[in-house]
Amino acid sequence: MNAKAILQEHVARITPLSNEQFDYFFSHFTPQSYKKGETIIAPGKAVGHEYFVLHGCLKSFYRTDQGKMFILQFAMPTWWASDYEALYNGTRATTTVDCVTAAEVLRLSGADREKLCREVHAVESFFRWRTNRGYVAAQKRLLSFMHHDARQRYEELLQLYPQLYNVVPKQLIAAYLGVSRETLSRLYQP
Amino acid sequence: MNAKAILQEHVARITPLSNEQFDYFFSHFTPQSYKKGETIIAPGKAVGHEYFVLHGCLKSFYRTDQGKMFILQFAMPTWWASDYEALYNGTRATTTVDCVTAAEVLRLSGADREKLCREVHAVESFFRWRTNRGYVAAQKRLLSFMHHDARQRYEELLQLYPQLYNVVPKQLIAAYLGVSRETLSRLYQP
DNA sequence: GTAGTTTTGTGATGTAGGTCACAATATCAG
DNA sequence: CTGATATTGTGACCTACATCACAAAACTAC
Repeated sequence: MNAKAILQEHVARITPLSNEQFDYFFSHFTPQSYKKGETIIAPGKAVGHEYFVLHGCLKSFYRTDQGKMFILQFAMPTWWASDYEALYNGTRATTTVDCVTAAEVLRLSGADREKLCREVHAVESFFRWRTNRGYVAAQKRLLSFMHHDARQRYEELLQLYPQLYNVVPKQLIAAYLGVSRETLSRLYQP
Repeated sequence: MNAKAILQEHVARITPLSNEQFDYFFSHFTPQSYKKGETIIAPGKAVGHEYFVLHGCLKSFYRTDQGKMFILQFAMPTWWASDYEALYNGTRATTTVDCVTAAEVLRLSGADREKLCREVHAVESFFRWRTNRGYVAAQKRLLSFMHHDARQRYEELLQLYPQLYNVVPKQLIAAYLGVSRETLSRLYQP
C-alpha cells in the first residue's frame, strides 16, 4: 500500500473526507526517508513539522543532564510524532525524535496544519480527535505510573505494542517503563 | 464577574467568536452548584457532560480496589473537568470527579459539544486547542514522574497551583504527587 | 464550649528498584 | 572471519519511599 492510501485509510477511519478534500490535504505532506538512528528533531532546535509514520519505528524521548533517557512514545506505522509542545508554542525542542529502525514518514508543517484546519473544517475535526486520543492515552499512562509497579507496566507495554518486543533493544523498553535496564532484565524470569 | 463573562473571556483568549456565535455557544451550557464533597461523576456510571469551573475546586481521581486514590487533576476556575475517556467513547466512568470545595460550574453535554463543533468551526478550533494543552501538560507530568523524585514533584506542584496549598488537605496533595501522605509530611522540613 | 471525626506528624521497619562493577553475548564493519 | 562496539545478564550494596502504629492537632457538629 502506498503512502497516500495509508494516510487516507487512517484519516477516513475518523473523518470522512471527499476525494478532492483528501487530495488537497495530502498535497501538503512531504515524504521523507530516514536511516536507523537518524535524528529528526533535536533538543534546542526549532520544530517546524510533525511526522506521520508509514514504515518503521520512531521514538520521542527526553534526555536529562546526567544523560538518562526517558521515552515518551514509540511511533509505529500510522502513528504521529513530533515535539508538540515546541510545535504548538513555537518554542525550541526539549525532546528528541529519532529512528529506532529505518523509517518512512510523511512530514506536515505546523503552519500547513493550521492552514488546513482553517480551510477544511473536517481536517480540524480530525486533528481534534487525534489529539484527544493522545490526551486520554497520556492520562492512562500517568495513572499506570502512579499505581503499577515495573512488572505491571511491562506487561501493559507488551499489550500496547506487541510488535515492539522483537524490534527494539531492551534498554529502550526500560527507558519507556521508567526503570533501569538492570531492573527490567530481572523482571522477566524470577 | 458573571458566568457568561468568565467563559467568554476564557474562550476569547484562544479563539475570537462573534457575540452572536458566543451567545449561541453559551446557550448550551447549564449552571450548576455543588457542595463541598459532592460527587459529580462516579465510576461505573455513564458520563454525559464536561464541566467548566467558575468558582471553587474540583478533583478528578482514580481509586484502586485497595482504596488508594490517585489524583489526575485539580480543576480550578476556568479549567475543565470530566472523565474524557468515558465521555468520548461513550463508556462508563472509570474515574471520579468531585468537589474539593463548594463549586459553581457550567455544564456542557458531550452531544452538544459535538453539535457545536460541527456547526461552528471556531468552536471546534477552540476545543482542539484546549485538548492540545491538556495533552502537552499530561506529557510533561509524565516526564516529571519518570525523572523527578517526590520533593521535586512537590515543588512543581506548588508552581503549577500556588493557590492550592492553603485550600486542600495535604492528603490530596500526596495523592496528586503519587506518594503516601507520610512521605509528603516528611518532605517539607528536613 | 465538648465530643467526635478527620487530618497531620513521627518513629520503626520493610522492600522495590537504583547504582556500580564486571562478565557474557550480540551486532556490525571491514 | 575477526576485531570492535553495543547490548544484555547478574551479583553486591544502597536509598527513596511504603507501610504500620500511634500520638497530636485541627475541624465539625451539636
